[in-house]
Amino acid sequence: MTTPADTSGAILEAAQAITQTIGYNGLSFRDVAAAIGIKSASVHYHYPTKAKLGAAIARRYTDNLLANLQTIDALRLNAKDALAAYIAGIRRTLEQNGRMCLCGMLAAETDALPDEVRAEVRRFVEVNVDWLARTIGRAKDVAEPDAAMRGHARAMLAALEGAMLIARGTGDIGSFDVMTQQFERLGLLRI
Amino acid sequence: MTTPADTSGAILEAAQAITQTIGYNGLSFRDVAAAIGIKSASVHYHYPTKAKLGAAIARRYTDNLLANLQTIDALRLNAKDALAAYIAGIRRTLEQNGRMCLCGMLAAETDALPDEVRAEVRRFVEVNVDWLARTIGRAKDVAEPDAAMRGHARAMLAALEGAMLIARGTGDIGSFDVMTQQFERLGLLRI
DNA sequence: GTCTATACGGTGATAGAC
DNA sequence: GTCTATCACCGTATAGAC
Repeated sequence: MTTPADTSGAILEAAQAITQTIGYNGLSFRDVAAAIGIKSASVHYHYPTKAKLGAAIARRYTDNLLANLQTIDALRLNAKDALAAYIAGIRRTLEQNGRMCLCGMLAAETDALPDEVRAEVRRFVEVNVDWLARTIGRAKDVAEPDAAMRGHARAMLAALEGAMLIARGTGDIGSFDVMTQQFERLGLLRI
Repeated sequence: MTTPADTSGAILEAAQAITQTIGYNGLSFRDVAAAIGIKSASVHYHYPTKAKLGAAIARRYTDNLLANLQTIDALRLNAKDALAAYIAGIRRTLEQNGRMCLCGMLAAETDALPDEVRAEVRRFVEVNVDWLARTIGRAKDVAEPDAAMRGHARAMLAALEGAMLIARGTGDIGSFDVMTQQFERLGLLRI
């Protein structure tokens, strides 16, 4: 949430906010420039093409997530509390500014994305599934999660992305919590 | 899957296909026209504005869903089999052409939609939740589903939309089945 | 109903001055 | 690094001929 001093950072911040709300197709150099008080030619100086800009925001998004996951791991919580912290992070994204998960948005638009950006979406999913599967494994005292745990992890991620989608799509952000509580009650988020 | 003889129908069919793959922001009069071999001015004759066109495809999509649900109900299946038929319908959408659920796509783009279209997205969610909640109620032999059943229904819909999103976003359509089987195993889809 | 023609703004991208 | 100016194109939308 700190304001970046450097222009490249400010560009990424603005471009990410736009993409999370209006999508990659709705992202424009002019709007990004206007948001931070420069001209679109200057944005092109830092990110020559839209594909590079899109890939850059997605890469940074996943890198930030990795940092957050490492922070959670460093707290040495039990698996259940670690999962709760993970979900709290997602809820923050949604509730603070009514934003969709960046990569959930990009996933919807997958057919409209340059390969560069699509690859970053896949990386995001991988990072989430890896961490969730390891956390599920931790709850069962196994070092290496098996295929079933990875399947469980993928289903968890899908359900949480879907809850964001429906919450935003119905204009009822608060229903995200109701849905995650349902997931919990039904055992999907129980590990 | 029948080819519509009338132009209005052909327009809706083409516009829907484009929106399900590239999104509302990626939908253009020119592309719709080109897909069915007419000019964009002719599309405007049938649907004067993009907002009207978008609302029309979403309304028709939900109407078609309602018809399908009535067909399922007419089969007098038990609740569990009815739910299986419902999920099979979703899988068909995804697997036949790699398309996202139309209203799931629109839900992601909600901030870019005209009010007219957004209202149709909400109606789609309502129709799904109503039917799912009634089906859950049927499994428990209650006439009117309560708030908890509606919550369960909403969570189901969210999870299925999320599974479509992740399956498409990772370029692995087949993983939709794996995820729904996980949902089933974990009890989310068990009624 | 469908066409041609056109208006007018938005879009990604580049050249070149400062 | 940032700007102005410019480009070619695509977008929605309309007027009017057939």
